[in-house]
Amino acid sequence: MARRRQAITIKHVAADAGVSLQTVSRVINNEPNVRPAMQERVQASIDRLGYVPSIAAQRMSGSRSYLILAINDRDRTIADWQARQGGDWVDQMLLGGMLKCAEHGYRMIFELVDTHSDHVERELGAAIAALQPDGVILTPPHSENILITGLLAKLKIPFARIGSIAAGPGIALTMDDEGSARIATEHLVALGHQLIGFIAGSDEYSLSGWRVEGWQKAMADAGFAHEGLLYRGDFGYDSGVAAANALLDLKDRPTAIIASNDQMALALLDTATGRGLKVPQELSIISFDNSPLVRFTSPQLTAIDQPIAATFSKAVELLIINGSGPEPEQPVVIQSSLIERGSTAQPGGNANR
Amino acid sequence: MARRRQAITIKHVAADAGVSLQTVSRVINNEPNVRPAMQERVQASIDRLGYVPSIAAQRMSGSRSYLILAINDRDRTIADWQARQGGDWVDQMLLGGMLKCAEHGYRMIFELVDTHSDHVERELGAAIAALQPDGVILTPPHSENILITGLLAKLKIPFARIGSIAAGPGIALTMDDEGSARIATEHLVALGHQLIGFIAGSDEYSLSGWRVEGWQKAMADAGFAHEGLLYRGDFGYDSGVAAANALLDLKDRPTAIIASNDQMALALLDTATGRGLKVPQELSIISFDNSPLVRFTSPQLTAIDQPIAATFSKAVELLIINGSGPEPEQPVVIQSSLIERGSTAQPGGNANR
DNA sequence: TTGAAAGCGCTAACAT
DNA sequence: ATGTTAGCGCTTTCAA
Repeated sequence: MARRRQAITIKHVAADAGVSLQTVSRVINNEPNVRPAMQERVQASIDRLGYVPSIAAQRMSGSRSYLILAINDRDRTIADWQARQGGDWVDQMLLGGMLKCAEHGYRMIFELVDTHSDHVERELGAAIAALQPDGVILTPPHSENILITGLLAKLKIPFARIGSIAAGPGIALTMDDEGSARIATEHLVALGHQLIGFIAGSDEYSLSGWRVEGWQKAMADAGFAHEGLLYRGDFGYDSGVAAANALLDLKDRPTAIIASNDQMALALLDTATGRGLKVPQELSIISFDNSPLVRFTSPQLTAIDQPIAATFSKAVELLIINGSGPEPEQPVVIQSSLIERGSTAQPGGNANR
Repeated sequence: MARRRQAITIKHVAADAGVSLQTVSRVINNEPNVRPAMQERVQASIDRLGYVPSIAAQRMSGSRSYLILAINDRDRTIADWQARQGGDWVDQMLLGGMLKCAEHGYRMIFELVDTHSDHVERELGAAIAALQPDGVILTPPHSENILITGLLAKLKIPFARIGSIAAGPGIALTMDDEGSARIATEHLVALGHQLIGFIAGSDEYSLSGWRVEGWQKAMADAGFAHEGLLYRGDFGYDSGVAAANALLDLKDRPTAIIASNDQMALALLDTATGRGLKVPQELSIISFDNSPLVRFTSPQLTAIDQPIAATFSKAVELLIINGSGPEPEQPVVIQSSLIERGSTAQPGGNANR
């Protein structure tokens, strides 16, 4: 490996501008106590020489690393990538996170960490020791893993927990899971549905529970029973099929079903169609996530859009702006929305769109 | 920002093991001239303390950064992410690149760089100065941008050019575009098609041209004319519709059409279906990319699978193993394959699957 | 085979 | 408002 040195360093700039290193450093970091004339002269040298500070050196000298680390569960992420099933969670997180980082001169680094491993701490610790990020963004199920949040708190690294509302260290952010399920349910109620089934996601994610609660409360508010209308899947297609069959086998078959993610909604659609049920005429479906695949089904699925990009954008912003300052007391809620498409209609009736 | 120092440094390890810093360094880097007993003792301390070297410090002292930088065209990538159309190029590149990096103790950093900007060099130069990667992976259209390849060569940073076969600095890798188009064409010929149309991609990518050549040569080899059967799109849906209409309006309408990517194939399918043509009975379609969406169309699309993950994996491997050693003389070819699904059949005949 | 010294590029702390 | 000094954690000389 060729020993490669920085081409243009702060020394070159200092020499070129005829000032001390420190002054250049002050200009780079927009620090006070630099006269405008001086600042201009140094900036001119910087521009002329095309100087860019080395983040390694910056980090070394005890300043920031300008790195935000976003971590996902390894197994699940790799499985999703390999399955190529049309989900775009990672893309949306990069979209929201990278762009916001860039606005602030930061970079976002994406890493995979194994949740189930007994050495999560070692694995995450290694990433942190190696990269020394200024902030970390956790996604489910990491965001509720005490080994992880505890380590981060101990290391005093600011971090965001996406999909978590628990109190404790770190900035909690949610996409309003309970409210979203409520909105979906209310939409169906407004269409005239009374028997509204629900396919829940894996217990490993507490957002699964929040979605169930939103549905249950909305049902209760509308004066309908929800007992016996809940089946649990694991976010995978097969579990969706099982849940769909269970719900469609009920003596009082639901006229509408909400699925906790797109894969299970797709499974539901396939299962219903396979049984000869017409969607949405005989069964309305609302899905969660709004990943690309929902626009390729027939009919296209009405879905709760999970604002993943907006949530990461917000997380980055809070991490950078707020730094290691006081964390928000309450979870930050990013509003989601219902996207109406062709899979919802009045019970036994016409498509509503 | 709290001044955060490395928790465990090489000093702690040295003290713990009762040796010099240098000896610890030698162990970390697997250098020779360390007695097994010594190596074991030091390794024991490392493990016990949970020591992980800081890449910032490693980079500072002139060694590697253990970072591989992969860059994509900014505008196109963001547009794809926002459109949420079911492509998974980025996911596949992360899958192949990140996992291979991890195998070697490296990390892959993904960045967006604007091709069309007049300051590509500044933008890329900044990323390189800031991160000091040990290698860079270029994707189209960056991989053929002389401003970029020239800069990298000048900086003596090893780099890979994906989707490029030109001679010159950097390791060239392709997914066998010409061969893939040939395979697709031959598959249709074998089914009995003679009038096989082709929808090309944007001229900005030379792989568009290679695909056209593969089709033309295969047609010539089979003894069929290709004149008048070629229309050019820009890889977008709308351009696919235009090309599809042009081809389907021909007096001698093709019985099969190959589209240079999934979006255009989808446009073709929609257009054909809209005209009342039955796919595959009246029109066979083969698509390029094999992104998730091809399994959500009806019928599912027969497609050339682009081995994106495998290509990135190979690029990373060559970059890390080979380092700044001699580059391969010939472009590295990663074999692609035809995935048969429901959109191809004998002309006027039955589905072949 | 091991250790000591010097320095990478930058910033914090302390002058001036 | 600007400059000087010391040191971050590591690796590369060079010495023993």
